[in-house]
Amino acid sequence: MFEPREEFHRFIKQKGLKVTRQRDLIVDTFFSINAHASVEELYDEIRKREPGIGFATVYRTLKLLKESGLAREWNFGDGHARYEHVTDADEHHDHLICVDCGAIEEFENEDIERLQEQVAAQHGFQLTHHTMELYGRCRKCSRIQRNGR
Amino acid sequence: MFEPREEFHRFIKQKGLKVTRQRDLIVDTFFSINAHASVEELYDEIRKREPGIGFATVYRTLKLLKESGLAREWNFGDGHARYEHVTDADEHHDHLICVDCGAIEEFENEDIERLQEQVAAQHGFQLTHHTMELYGRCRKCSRIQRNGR
DNA sequence: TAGTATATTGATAATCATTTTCAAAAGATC
DNA sequence: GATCTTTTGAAAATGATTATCAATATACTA
Repeated sequence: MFEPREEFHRFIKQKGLKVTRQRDLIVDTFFSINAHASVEELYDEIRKREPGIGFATVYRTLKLLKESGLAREWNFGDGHARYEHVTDADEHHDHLICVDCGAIEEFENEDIERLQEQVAAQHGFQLTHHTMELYGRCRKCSRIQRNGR
Repeated sequence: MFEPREEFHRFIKQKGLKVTRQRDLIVDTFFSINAHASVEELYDEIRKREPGIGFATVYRTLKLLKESGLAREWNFGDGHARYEHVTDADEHHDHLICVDCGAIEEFENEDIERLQEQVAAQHGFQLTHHTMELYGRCRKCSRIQRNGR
């Protein structure tokens, strides 16, 4: 089983930093909510559990989560960074994003990855990473649109 | 031949707006410099030609260029929007970006596009658009790295 | 081509997400 | 428990972009 809080403690101690009540709360909350939450969404949920927490602390802890490899940051163009849980160091995936409801789905496609490597090679690039976001209307929102609702 | 300034005038008039010296200068400069300039880069070049121009005017004109379809805005994750020339309404391409020198190259790949449609369909999405950025080291920067320079 | 209505400009203030600062409080080590 | 750091929360700062506003320029009309 994957224990984010323990992994985080390992990281924190290895860096000579301190385990705090606030950090634990933020990490626990982060992993308990939707995998692509914005800072605001995360902050709101955290305040429900403990109203006194400052948002600077949330930003600071998210930075540590990124550094530790437990979170990955994405920007899908709405000006709000979103953070995703990383539970397996090797996993890689891209995103489908609904332009109506904002739903985010993940996908992996080996063939596309291969073609991307090919394109890069043709241009003399050595790839380090990539982003691919497919925007459109999700199943639910297409249905609603079709039914005129 | 493609005449950006004329196209822009058509757009401006059709919207009941006014042709101005500043707008002309901005449009001309935009099309005379590199195809993925940031606002700052564009603004610097404009000020060389006419120092008095305010950056608000540059932002405003870029918005009009977008609306008119003559420019496309991209965000490659460095917090500076970049603007690309659109000279053909139908063209579509994605980007290769050098993580060392920032060089940006464009590419098109039909096979990837097809697979993206396929992925979307599998997830019940009707695609509207997408972004794909391949980050890596360009030919020149790979060479420099290999040679230890 | 002057008169007038309206849009535009440049300077500056405002936004908005995120970061930094700093004094008070808390965690770790002995 | 004493002490040395680190952390926290509040508030100010930042950096890119947008809005405000009074002065000016453009376009239309006569």
